[in-house]
Amino acid sequence: MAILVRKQTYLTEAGQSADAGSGRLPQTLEVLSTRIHVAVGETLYAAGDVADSWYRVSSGAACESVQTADGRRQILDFLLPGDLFGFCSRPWHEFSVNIIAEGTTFARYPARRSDELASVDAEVAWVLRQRAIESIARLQSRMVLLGRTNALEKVSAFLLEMADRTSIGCADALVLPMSRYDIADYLAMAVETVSRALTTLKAQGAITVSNSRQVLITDRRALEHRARESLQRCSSAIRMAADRQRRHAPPSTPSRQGTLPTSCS
Amino acid sequence: MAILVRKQTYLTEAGQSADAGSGRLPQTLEVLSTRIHVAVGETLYAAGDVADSWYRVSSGAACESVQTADGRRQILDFLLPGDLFGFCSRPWHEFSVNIIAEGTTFARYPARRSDELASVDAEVAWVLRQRAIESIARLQSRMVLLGRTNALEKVSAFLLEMADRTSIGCADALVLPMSRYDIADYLAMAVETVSRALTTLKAQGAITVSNSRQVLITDRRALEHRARESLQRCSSAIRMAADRQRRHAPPSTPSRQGTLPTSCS
DNA sequence: CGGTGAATTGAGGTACGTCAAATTGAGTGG
DNA sequence: CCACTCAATTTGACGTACCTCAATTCACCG
Repeated sequence: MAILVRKQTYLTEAGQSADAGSGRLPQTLEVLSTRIHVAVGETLYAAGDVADSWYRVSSGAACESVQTADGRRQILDFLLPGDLFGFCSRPWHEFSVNIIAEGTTFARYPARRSDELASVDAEVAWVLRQRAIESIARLQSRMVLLGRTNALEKVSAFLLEMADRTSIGCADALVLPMSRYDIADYLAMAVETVSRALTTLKAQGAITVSNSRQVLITDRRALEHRARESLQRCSSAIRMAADRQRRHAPPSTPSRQGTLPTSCS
Repeated sequence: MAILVRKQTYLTEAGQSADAGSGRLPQTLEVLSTRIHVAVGETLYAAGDVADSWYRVSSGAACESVQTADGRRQILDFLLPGDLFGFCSRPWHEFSVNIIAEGTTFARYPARRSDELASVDAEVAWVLRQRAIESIARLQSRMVLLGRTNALEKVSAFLLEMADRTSIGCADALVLPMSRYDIADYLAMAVETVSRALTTLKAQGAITVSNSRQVLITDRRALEHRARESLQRCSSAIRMAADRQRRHAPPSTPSRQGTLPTSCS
């Protein structure tokens, strides 16, 4: 039915040339960059390291993470080809970047010189600003995900996100570059729960798992249904009414809470 | 002991002139701005509204939030005097902004004209970029908070954050502009759980609550101890070792997990 | 074909959510 | 100044989704 991608398919920027928003950087900035290759399991930089550069993923996959005192890890973001990262408001990095896929390479941009360039080249400044704003939007969406959804919704949303970001040709066949542990730490849940959620989705016919790294989305509608944080997009007036409703009578009329939102598509 | 602030103390930018990072914007940008006043309970804008401006909080307090389909709400951020917000990568807002304190006013910056200014004025461009980067750092920290901490840690971290951001003179006496419901939706937990956590902290002598909106931090050390997501700040080498340790033998040596982190200050 | 780590499955515990009731406290009107 | 109201907050009792611990199973590799 769908084209199954070979296991060792490399993720490269060429693979996702389709998306315009996160496309290439201006040539004036590119010329400042240098290539870096880091092996799987190594870290590009660790929390506390001096932050004197930004980076862009050229190929492969990495993740930005922190470790809490009690040994738990939170993955803040998966870094896939095209992603720009490493900005810091302080002179050191707050988080670590670990490589999770074979053949991961980065372009490194010296922060000082790039910043100077941005102060001269308005296009560069604009692109950087846009990228930052996109990051904020993505982070905010993930915040809703972490806070207000259950296991099944998290995993569904995760699969859809990855399908979006790594799509090689067919957007429904995806090769996950990360382990279950990584997924768990990304979604802030236990590995076992991730596994169980995948099993459930499999049982419901929403996905097919061949290789544990190869997932085929067989019923995108079902996933979207589960994942939809279904953010309300209502006019101000109606939103306000809904807010008041909720604020003033939080648990008294649960049925109305369910019907109100649908009334303002 | 500590100066108790009157209940109706207004939060203004003057109150937090101390922090340099989020200080005033360049004058060239300021002149583009217009004043806006919005009443408590109203929304500045709602999700889906056209995004043609940015905003800065001049006084008062607001929050950025979304509502999920099942009626739950997630507050993405509290907006306090000095905060810049409303950037969008798309032409419409993804989230709503609701006013939560009396006398809340904003400065409104037309996006088009401000953007044009930034393309000419390097300082403006730089400041905006910096602000965006700071936002990212804050969001990432909160992500760890939402994902990897329990109720007590969340509330402790919240109190410390608010003490930081609203500090009027004494940094340990804080007046919360938001309700328990707001706090709950910010930390992604139930109101009841927030209340219980506060009660626990009160019982442990970490805080004193006079007015349910007025909190005095009596044992900052204790709060910090609870809140510390205690991000590991180790050198790359040690971080890597720790990662492997964890990855390859996740639950087998729990005692070593506890001791390892402390060995690399 | 055994060895090894990743992934899955199973069983049981718990922190937090939910529902319900009590308490506080700010307004409001007598 | 004191009852009364109504919402916000707190407290209590109980259920459950997810975490933890433990045991297989699976996939890959020499």
